[in-house]
Parts: sequence; structure tokens; C-alpha cells
Amino acid sequence: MALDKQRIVTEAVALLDAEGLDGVTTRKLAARLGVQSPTLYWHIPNKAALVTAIAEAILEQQFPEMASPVPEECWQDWLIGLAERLRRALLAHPDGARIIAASQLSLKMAAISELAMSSLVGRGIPLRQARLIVMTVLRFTVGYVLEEQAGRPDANALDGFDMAAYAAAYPTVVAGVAEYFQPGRTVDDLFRDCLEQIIHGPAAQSGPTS
Amino acid sequence: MALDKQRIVTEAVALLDAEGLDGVTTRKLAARLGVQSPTLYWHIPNKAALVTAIAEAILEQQFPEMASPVPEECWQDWLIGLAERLRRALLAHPDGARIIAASQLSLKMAAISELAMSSLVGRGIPLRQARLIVMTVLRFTVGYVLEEQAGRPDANALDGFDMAAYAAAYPTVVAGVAEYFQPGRTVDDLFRDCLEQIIHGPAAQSGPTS
DNA sequence: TAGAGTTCCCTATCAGTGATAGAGAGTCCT
DNA sequence: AGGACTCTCTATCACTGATAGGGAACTCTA
Repeated sequence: MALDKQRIVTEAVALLDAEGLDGVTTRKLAARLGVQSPTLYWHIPNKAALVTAIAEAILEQQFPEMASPVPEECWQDWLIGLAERLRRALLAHPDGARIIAASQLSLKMAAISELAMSSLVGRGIPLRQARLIVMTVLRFTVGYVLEEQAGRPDANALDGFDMAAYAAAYPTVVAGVAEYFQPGRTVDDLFRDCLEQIIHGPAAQSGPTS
Repeated sequence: MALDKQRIVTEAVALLDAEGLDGVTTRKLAARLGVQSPTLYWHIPNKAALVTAIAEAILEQQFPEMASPVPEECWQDWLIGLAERLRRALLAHPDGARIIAASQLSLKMAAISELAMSSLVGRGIPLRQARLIVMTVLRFTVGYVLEEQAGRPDANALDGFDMAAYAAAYPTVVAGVAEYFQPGRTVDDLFRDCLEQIIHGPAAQSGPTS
């Protein structure tokens, strides 16, 4: 089978799934393609471009089409759904968020921004506010998943870790985690609740605001 | 002068400032310290630990003390100020956000969360909501600065870039950028406006919300 | 004070990384 | 037939994080 950029990127994603971002090296990728590593440089200028191409592929996979909200759907729910799809796209591969963050000038990401902003503007939201909301939601989502996927420290680094001391030093943080997850809530609920914080505002939830 | 972890981290930050994260190699760092590179491994287990230590140093620099809001200050403004300080901490060094994102188990970051959450709880906000707001603000801030600091693509990668086509494909995005910055607003204003979106909610700004 | 243990830095070396130079097989077009 | 173009190869570079193991200097103990 002829080697082309398409096939390289497809195999790179498979390698990513198998070994994570740090496992994606030109040699391993070439080996999977039955080729020597310098050959890749005929099709791809450098590794940064490869990572960007992987990012585009990951997004494309989850956003094959770009659909505006249907008329009867309120934009808030639609935007939450969009962010959840973006999060799922990043979670679908190891280090997905790192890859998106490392990729430069992603056209697919620009397309998502464009879709979201134009949809909001179409609902009568002023351009400036639409931009603020969309930027906030998208950057938050990347930041969120980035931390969500952050490599758990290896056991080696953990041997000096004292959970009791941690709980004593950061009681509110620990209590907050315990409180949230105790009634059967999941990490997906947590993401959604944070999103609603952004989109509907703190006032949407019960509780004093000053 | 004796070599210790403190001095290593201080010099690593200086090297970071001079050459960026990719320039922080064990050899260059050792050279600055007048030492051979394997010597560093006597003081530090591996490079990941070094990056984490750099992250702690960067945060420490901007958050030497942890102050709760004074009584007459509303928590919203205080929290915005906290996020702005965090952003300034990340912007103060090249790749600051990448470093925070790559560092595992930062105690200083936990301390910031603890301070913020306990301050909000102290103002009567329910624990769950305090956690949601603080998490949202902190992860958004990291995601925001990460993109803000993302390496601009080199001229090499830009030669195939057609600005006119970009503007045609993503008109709302481009219009949004132009609209925002035209009246003399700065990138700092943009960050603050996004933050207010989160903390005060979309309703705080004028404009329809459905 | 003698000797043992500890601390800290060294040289030598490893496997692996992204990337380039340049040769050489095919293929296609004139 | 012959030149140009496309694609893959071998060989090699400079560099990276990391480990093994030697040795000097210091400190603590008998």
C-alpha cells in the first residue's frame, strides 16, 4: 500500500492509543508502517506538524459534521453539548488534551469556534459576548481535560506522600471531593456542573451569591 | 558554593527564562551550575521532579503568602484577583502554563485551591458550589494561558497560510477579534472579561440570554 | 588517632530521539 | 531513449535523560 500522509496520521493515532504521546516516535511509527524513519520526512515536514495532524484527526473523528442548534433547542444546552463532545474527543485518546494544546493553528478548532460563535450570534447574542462565552468554554474544556488526563504520579513519587497530612493541610479541598462524589455523582457530572457554572452563571444554582 | 536542590531550581528557572522549557536540559543546567550533569541526579530523582519543582518555584514567587479576602471585599472581586495573579505567575516565565500543566501533584496549587475554597465557604457559599466555582476558574486560567503562550507557528509553517481564506472560512471568529480589540482593549481585559463571565455569569453583561 | 561510613561529584557509557545528506531505485512524460 | 520526478533507502549527526561505578573529602565512632 502506498504511503501517504493520510495513512501516516491514521497509524500515528493507533500508536498514540497504544503507547501515549511519549510513545509516538518517528522510529516506532515508521516501523508500524513498514518503512524506515527518514521516509516520513518526505511526507511530513517535522514532528510538530505530525502532532498537529493528529490533533486534527482526533477532532475530526468526533466532529465529522458541524451542526448548529436546531430551532427548538436553547443555545445554552447546545453549547454544553458541544463542550461535552469536545471533552469526549480529548478523552478518547491518551494525552488527547496535551495533543490539542501542543498543536498549533488547528483549523478544526477554529471551525468549532466559528460554529459556536455564529450560532450564538444567530440567536441574538451580541458578538462580543458570544466570543467571551465561547472562548471561556473552549479554553476551560481544554484546561479541564488536561488536568483530568494528567499522568498520575508513579508509585515511586508517591512513596513520600502522606494522605493524612494532605487532608490536614487542605481540609476544604478534600471535603469538597468527598462531598461531591458521595451521592453517586460521576466525573462526567462534575464537568457538566462546571460548564453550567459558566453558561448559566452561579445564580442558576441555589445558594447565596455574596 | 555547595550545590543543593534550592540552588538547582533557582538556576533552572533562570535557564527557563533564557531558553524556554525545551532549553531546560540537564546538561545546560549542570553547566550553569559549574557541575557535570549526572551530579544533578544526586539531588533530584528525575527530570519530571525538576519540572514540578520549577512549577512550585514559579507559583511561590507570585504567591509568597496566602491571604483570604478582607471583610469588606466581595468574594467575586477577590477571586478574580486571585485568578489574575495566577495568570501573571504563568505569564512571568516562558512556557509557564505548560510547566504547571506538566507538573504532577503540586502542593502550591493545592494550597491555592484550599485558600479559595475555604474563603468562599467562609462567605456562606455551599461547599459544593465553592468547589465548582474554584475548579472552573483555576482550570480555565491554566487553559487560557496555555493557549496564550502557545508557540506561534514558525514562519516556515506559515508560508502556506492564507489570511484572506481564513477570514472567509471563519468570519465570525475574525470579526469577534477585530470587534474586541478595536476600542483599545488589551489581552488583560479579555482575560478579565472571560473571568467575569464565569464568576458573575452571562447575565451580568447586557444582552439577551436566550 | 585509625578506620569505617557517608556525602557528593566525577568519568564513561547507554539507548533512544528528531533530523539531514545524499545515493538509488523505480516511474512517467516527452 | 533519456531526462525529470517521486519516493525510499543507508549512514550519520547532535543531543537527550539516565545509570554504573570510581574516588575524593568529610564526619562520626571506637
